[in-house]
Amino acid sequence: MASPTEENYLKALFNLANSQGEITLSELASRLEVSLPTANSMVKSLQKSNWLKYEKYKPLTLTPEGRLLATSIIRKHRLTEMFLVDVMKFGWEEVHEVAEQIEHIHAPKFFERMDEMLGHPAVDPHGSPIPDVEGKLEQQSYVPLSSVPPGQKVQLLALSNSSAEFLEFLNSRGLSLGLTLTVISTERFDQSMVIGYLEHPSESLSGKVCERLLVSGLQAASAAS
Amino acid sequence: MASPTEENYLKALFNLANSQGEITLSELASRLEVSLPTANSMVKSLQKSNWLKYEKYKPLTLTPEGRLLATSIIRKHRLTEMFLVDVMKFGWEEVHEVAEQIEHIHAPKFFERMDEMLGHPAVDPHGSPIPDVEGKLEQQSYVPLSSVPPGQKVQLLALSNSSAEFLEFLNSRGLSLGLTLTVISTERFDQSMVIGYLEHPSESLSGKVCERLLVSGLQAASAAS
DNA sequence: TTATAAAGTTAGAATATTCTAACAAATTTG
DNA sequence: CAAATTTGTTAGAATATTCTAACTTTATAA
Repeated sequence: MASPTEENYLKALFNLANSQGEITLSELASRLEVSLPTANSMVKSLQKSNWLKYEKYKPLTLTPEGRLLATSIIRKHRLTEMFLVDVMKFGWEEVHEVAEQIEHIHAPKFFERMDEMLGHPAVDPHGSPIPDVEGKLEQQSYVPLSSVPPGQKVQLLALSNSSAEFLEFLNSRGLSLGLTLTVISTERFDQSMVIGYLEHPSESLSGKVCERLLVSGLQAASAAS
Repeated sequence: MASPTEENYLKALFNLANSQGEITLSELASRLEVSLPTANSMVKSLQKSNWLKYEKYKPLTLTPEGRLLATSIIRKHRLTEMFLVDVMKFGWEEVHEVAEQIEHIHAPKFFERMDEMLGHPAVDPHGSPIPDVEGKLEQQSYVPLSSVPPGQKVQLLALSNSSAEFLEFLNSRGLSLGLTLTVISTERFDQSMVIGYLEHPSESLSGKVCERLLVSGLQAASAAS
């Protein structure tokens, strides 16, 4: 059985594989904030448990077993976040730290019960998809708000970054998932945008913020020329 | 900050102190199912953290800090059990294992929220008192059903043993906390008792079972002669 | 009250997770 | 392509938690 430490390595490995494709040791080490030798020795031991394929100086690949274990941790994490928000009335900016601990609890029924109580949610409070028990993860096709041209209406559906600071910023602007946003204008100079929603007819959001707001991507082809 | 292992030692130490008074190393070791040298070295390290007073060959004593830490773990454990039963609809025989893990989660708000959702319960699903945040524990004055004379009506309020097997046995007899039990007769031969309650006008329970059923102790003085 | 038993201690070792220092391989770049 | 940089590896050590074996102290009891 995997230790919490090993589970964290597998989770990091899975997330890196999903965003980078190839996983290098140094990416893994910096993601987990451990030294290279530490990551190196852990990688060797993960290989021994058949969760990881590894050859000297080669990129890392999760085995199917490793991937399933990783997604099961991510499933527990995201179900927990949803449970904390929906059932226990936590704010979406408060749940990450707790979920980071609870994801390592070994109690299938505990998480099944959460899932039932929540009505089998598809996404967590930040819009990230919850893997199913087989490890399948709904691929989302959202686009960053920053890529939406003026005049369009889109729905805010997920975030590409869910740090507490960012979430608190969104709270302060009354922004939450599900909102319909109207792009009023884009500032070519600094990529900031003016956005309208609810009681906010014209809120100015920096380029950095707009990149992290993922919205329904209904405008299919936009990269033609 | 205490590791889960240290927290388990403190919990065991607290429980032993409560039932035995004096705590010896070997009691601690056997309670935790570790070897004497293991307990010995851990005791030394708990002392370094000022949770325990320890002198060679002398009995062990928790410091006030150690006691507070121990009760905070027990509080988290019992709140969790109550939460699992009341909110998440687990059976009382299923909650111990999960609570044993969740008690080590560091997230004050998580447990405060449980406490609020449960309406600040005084006891866990097995009738054991939940310590308050200052570490105070309501002393209960229950008596074992085995000490109740025939003819009396008492209320089943707690259990002195909460193993899953015992709880499943109680389930099979329709016994649960809060029930009013009438002692119909006592068998001098084997200490078994015939008890009436609800739809069970005369259920025979072994001496072993009756010892573990704690009931309201309204008959003040019974050890006069 | 000495001998036996029980309880406690020390020493030494194993595993897991981490580190720094030193070195080697691979990649980038002028 | 050769030098510089980045990346990866090995060696050796530290801490936490556990063990067995050997020994000592304390308690029990004939």
